[in-house]
Amino acid sequence: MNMTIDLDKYRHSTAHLLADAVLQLFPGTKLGIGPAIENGFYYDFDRDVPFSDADFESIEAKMRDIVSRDLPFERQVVTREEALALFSSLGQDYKLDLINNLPSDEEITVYRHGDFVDLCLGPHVSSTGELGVFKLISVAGAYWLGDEKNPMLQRIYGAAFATQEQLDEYLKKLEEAKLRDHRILGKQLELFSIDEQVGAGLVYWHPNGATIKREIERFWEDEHLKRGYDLLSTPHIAKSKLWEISGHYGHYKENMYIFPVGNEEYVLKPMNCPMHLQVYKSRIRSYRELPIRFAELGTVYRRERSGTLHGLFRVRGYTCDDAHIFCSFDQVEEEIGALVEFSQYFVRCLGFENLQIELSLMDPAHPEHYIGSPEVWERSQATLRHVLQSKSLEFIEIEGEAAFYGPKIDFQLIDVYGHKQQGSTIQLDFNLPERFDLKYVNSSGGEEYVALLHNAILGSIERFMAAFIENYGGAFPMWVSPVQVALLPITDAQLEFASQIHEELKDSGLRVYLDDRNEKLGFKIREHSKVPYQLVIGKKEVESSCVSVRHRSRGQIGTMTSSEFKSLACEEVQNRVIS
RNA sequence: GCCGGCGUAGCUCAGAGGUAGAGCAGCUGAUUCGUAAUCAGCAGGUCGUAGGUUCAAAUCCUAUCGCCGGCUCCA
Repeated sequence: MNMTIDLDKYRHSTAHLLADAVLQLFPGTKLGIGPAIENGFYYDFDRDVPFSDADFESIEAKMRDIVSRDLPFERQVVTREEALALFSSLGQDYKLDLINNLPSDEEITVYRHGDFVDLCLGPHVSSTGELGVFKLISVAGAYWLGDEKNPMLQRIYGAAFATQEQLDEYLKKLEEAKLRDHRILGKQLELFSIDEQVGAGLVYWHPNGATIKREIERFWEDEHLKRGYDLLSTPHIAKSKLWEISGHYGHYKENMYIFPVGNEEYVLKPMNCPMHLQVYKSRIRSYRELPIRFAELGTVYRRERSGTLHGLFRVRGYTCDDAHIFCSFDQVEEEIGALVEFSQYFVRCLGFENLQIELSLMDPAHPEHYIGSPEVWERSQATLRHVLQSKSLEFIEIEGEAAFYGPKIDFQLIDVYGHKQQGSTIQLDFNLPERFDLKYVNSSGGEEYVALLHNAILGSIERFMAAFIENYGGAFPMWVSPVQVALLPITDAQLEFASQIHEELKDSGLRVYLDDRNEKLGFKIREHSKVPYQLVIGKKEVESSCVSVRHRSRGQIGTMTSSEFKSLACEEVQNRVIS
């Protein structure tokens, strides 16, 4: 028996329970759809009065009442006419809409329990008595059939599990996740702020957050230089002409910040690609130079819709870690292979082991949505697939997810909420080389179009840092920690010795904080509980010229000289240990 | 952009027509302390912003900005 399918059935049946309860309590409500989802279910309702959290109690009570009546679920096959008649008599317009959109040869089934009837494919549990482990979570707006031109319905989300323990565990996990929320930690640890006075979606990195960001960026630069990339630095604004050539002005205009300067019009860059292409184009390129690998930590600005902003995950100005590789077509496979290795290596070094790899392909039903010939697509997609297979990587293929300009490989990080977060992306581009006329001179002196690869390992440093902060719950790996070592003198009699150690450790490049406040040791330890190492300095330590080393998760490690500690700490930093 | 909820001290929140309150943080003082919260005192707010209703608005209404949960979007 497949547990996943079983649980889906359970959740879907619970959704029916919810709809039944709502109809009993609020007659006249129209039903949308109510599927099983990860961790539970939802059901969409059309009702004039908004549901409030206060309604949840009575709805849940009614649902439990239906459970206790142990009503059997009954499947019934009906003709299209019967179905239309049934739901039209019930005034369920959205169901009529669904029926009318079903393929003509589709068998139509309805499921009943008690007086409740719903258009539904099933399957369901056999009786409402089997249900009962659920909790309504939230209500939110959702467009009918996901189209913003359609009316907006009210969606009630619920959690449902096979056992009460699993439900409790899930609810507990939600609570715990709140404590790791990067927006909360960002404030507590003074990592960053977003000031409504100055603009939504614009991030201010405070000293602590800026330190983490700088360390990650240094690592990023080091690793790119090691792999034969040249680092660029390009302007933040450019005349509209550039964006007309790139095509952004036609397709992406509503997301761009555009402003007049004299008689000219400028654009704040939403992407770095055109800039990098300009550098490529600055002179004739020879096949001998290929592959050329350009990379930049470029700050870009995009006018994202107001409702989509979300902490650091979705902002309007961010650092894009952009790389572009210009190569010949027969170098593509090798370059892609290197990019896949690089991406995986990089995010693993930052503590992300759980990756989901997606290969995004064109939609074969709509070749007209894409540029480039079907043969080129076919060959490129096969190349990407072959790279992943040759590395024995598990991946899923998604048709229709490709960009219009080429197929891509995406790496999804899994965050503490279990949500996927976009990580690395590797994209083939059939569009820009032609638009920008990017060529090189081949070995026989002829001109050829260059192949263009886009690669972003982190995508957005800001977005990545949100996931990074949550992944570590604010207790960062030693090498990125804003404070790596906290010095905790027990009384002010040890201040002088502590200051000496402070200087000594600082000189070796460590980020050290001397807590010289007149507070008790326990208080200081608590305050620095996220700092990797806390050095306790009391009377005994001064007398023996030592420090008592305490690690934030391993507890007391022992007493050692400052130079012994220094080499231990520096080694951990140099090796970029991630624990 | 859309639906719903919410904006009160640096932070977390209480107050629900009668003139603003707690804890933590901060400051001052006392305490000199051995591995996750020492005690006391002081100070701190045009209640997001702008209008309106009212004798009186943090509280009711309107608009606006922002935040939260989703939807949509992410050439």
